[in-house]
Amino acid sequence: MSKHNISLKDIARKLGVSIPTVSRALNNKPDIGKETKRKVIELAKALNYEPNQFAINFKNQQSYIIGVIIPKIVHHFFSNVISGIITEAEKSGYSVMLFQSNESYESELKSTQTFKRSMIDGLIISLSDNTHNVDHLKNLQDHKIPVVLIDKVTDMMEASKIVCNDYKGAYDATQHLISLGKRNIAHITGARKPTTTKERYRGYKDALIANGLPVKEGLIKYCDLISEDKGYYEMKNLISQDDRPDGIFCATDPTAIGAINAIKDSGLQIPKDIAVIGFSNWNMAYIIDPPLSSVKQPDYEMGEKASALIIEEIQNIRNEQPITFKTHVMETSLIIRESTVGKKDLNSRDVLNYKIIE
Amino acid sequence: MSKHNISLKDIARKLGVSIPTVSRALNNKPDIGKETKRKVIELAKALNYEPNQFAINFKNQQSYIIGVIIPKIVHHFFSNVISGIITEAEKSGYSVMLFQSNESYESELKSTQTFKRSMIDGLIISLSDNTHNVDHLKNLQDHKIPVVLIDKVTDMMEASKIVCNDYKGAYDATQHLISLGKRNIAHITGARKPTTTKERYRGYKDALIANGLPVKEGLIKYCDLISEDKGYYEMKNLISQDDRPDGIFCATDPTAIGAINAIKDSGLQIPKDIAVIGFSNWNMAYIIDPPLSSVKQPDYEMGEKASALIIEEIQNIRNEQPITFKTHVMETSLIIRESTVGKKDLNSRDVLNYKIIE
DNA sequence: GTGAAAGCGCTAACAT
DNA sequence: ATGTTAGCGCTTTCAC
Repeated sequence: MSKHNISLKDIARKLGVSIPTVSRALNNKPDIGKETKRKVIELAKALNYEPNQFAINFKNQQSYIIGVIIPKIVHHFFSNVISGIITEAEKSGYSVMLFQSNESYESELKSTQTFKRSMIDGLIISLSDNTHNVDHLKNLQDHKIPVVLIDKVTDMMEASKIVCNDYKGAYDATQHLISLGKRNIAHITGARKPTTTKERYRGYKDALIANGLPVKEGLIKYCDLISEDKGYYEMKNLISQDDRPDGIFCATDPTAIGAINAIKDSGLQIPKDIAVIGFSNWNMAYIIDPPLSSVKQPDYEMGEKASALIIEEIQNIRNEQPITFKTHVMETSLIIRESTVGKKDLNSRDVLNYKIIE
Repeated sequence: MSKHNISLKDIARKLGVSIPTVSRALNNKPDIGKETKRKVIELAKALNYEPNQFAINFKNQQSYIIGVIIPKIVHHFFSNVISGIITEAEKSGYSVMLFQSNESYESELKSTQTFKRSMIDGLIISLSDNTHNVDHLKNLQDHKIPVVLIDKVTDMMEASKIVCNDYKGAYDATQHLISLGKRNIAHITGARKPTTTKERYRGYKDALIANGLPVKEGLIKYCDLISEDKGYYEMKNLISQDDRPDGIFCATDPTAIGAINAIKDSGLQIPKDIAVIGFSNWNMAYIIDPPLSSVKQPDYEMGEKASALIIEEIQNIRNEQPITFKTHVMETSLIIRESTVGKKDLNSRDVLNYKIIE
């Protein structure tokens, strides 16, 4: 309708004052006459004045935008992380720009470039499984754009990191199976590269060792692709082995669900013959029959924390304060359902029945 | 490391030429000496020059950012929509800024304000269930920021809209049950407000009518809250009624899953006694036992389309072209699993076994 | 308390 | 083919 958005200049002209005066009035600066201020504010409101943010961002060289790169949005863990990031960012007036790498290094790289166009103030990133080089991230740091790593982190660069205690989560899950009397516990891992996978594997192994149980190579299966199919397949293999396991800890819920189906199809009982526990507590975990015990990650909270951290670093940089990198390790909790303890140890049947052990 | 990012001015000075000359050289403009151009480009590369996007955006009054507001990120349908939006936007060099309304009108309103700070070029929005007023969106349009509505749309404003054919999807689902010989088909709806819910309800009703079946109020249950618990509860009610249904069409998968559990707990057979079909084909649909038949929405494609449309409108506005509003209706497909046809009509047991009917 | 002037980095129009 | 000028909208500095 109006030809152009109205600017300070318009207000100044109509009021017969100068542009800086209008600016001062509208920004609660000192050195402004009470009456002038009133008139300016009044007219601004009447004209529906809105400051041109392009100009302000340009002047401040600041966008109030946080960039986020994650491997996959359609993913229970990550969508919760994002949700936490956005909610926390909004509290401080920051907006979130989202990219997904689809586990591709090239795509991650490209996103980093595109970000430059929007001049993000900081970046939160969960590395793709195929990222073997982090120069693109160091480059951002060199340009005074702070980077916070979340979940899929790396030692190749110095930065603040948010991780959950994958090691302890895996240890607890394995210990849980052992406490139930299981002695021959198998493990299906995730993709080989990510530190998360390695930590879960380490937790599994250490729990066995701590309990004086042998670590058997034959009971450990590698699943680069995280899917029910792969879990089903590997579980079938395990069942057909001479040395059949009596319990299994899967590094992801989807593989655990595949494992459950394989066990059921083989005519074995869960958890009597083989107990199953997964990791991440996907929303499908309690849908499967029997409901799947799992390790819950503090996904949303990790996102919140990452947001708070990046904003802190952004502000420190602006104020020329030194920033110190911190690594935050957040704790998991054990969600116990029927796939490990059976119905007898839980209360009467309910759609959402489980015990939490922190 | 460097005191400041290097600018055209720096290059100009070092080369003893003027700033516009440098600009011309770097932007492939005509009217530039071949040799000068070479030297400029060379130095720019050597100095690692990167244009200041704040300045460019300021000059162009354009951000290359698309705003997206959806009710919930942690949601199978929406996370797929977002994924489609981002992928398509990236192709044209646009970035995506994401907000969630959590089904709150106030939150939606606030996001619209925050967007202004980042000066988005266009907005894609799926309305919250509680949005009863769209002045905030019309306001954007008045500021020449195009708005595209997706999935949760409204008649309160003129804009391009992307919806899926909820009516036909629901009709097909109901017809599917009827074709299986079911005659007393119940329906659990979603929240009352959204047009999507109403369309699904209408599809259900029309399918009954088209087949000469009565529409019975007693078989229709209203579920404002979409949850397994609510589905479980309403299904239990339906089962205890004198007029027990032999099939049920649920407007959402979570309620359908609750319904399945209720039927199983009542000792009835699925699909023999009661067949169940849901809507949206959540990832949990094939996990439940028996696997749930459902109506698949073209979620990712809807996102892609929305992105393409908003970019088209953004560009039309820039070029002072008139924009015409279009409504795109995208078709659903029927995913048939055991909850309606039983095992006999599907191939041998597989984790992911279903038939698709487009 | 207010105005004049300058500048953020870039590009477009005009002049040479 | 290159330089000069001007301006996008805002804020900051310095005079008065």
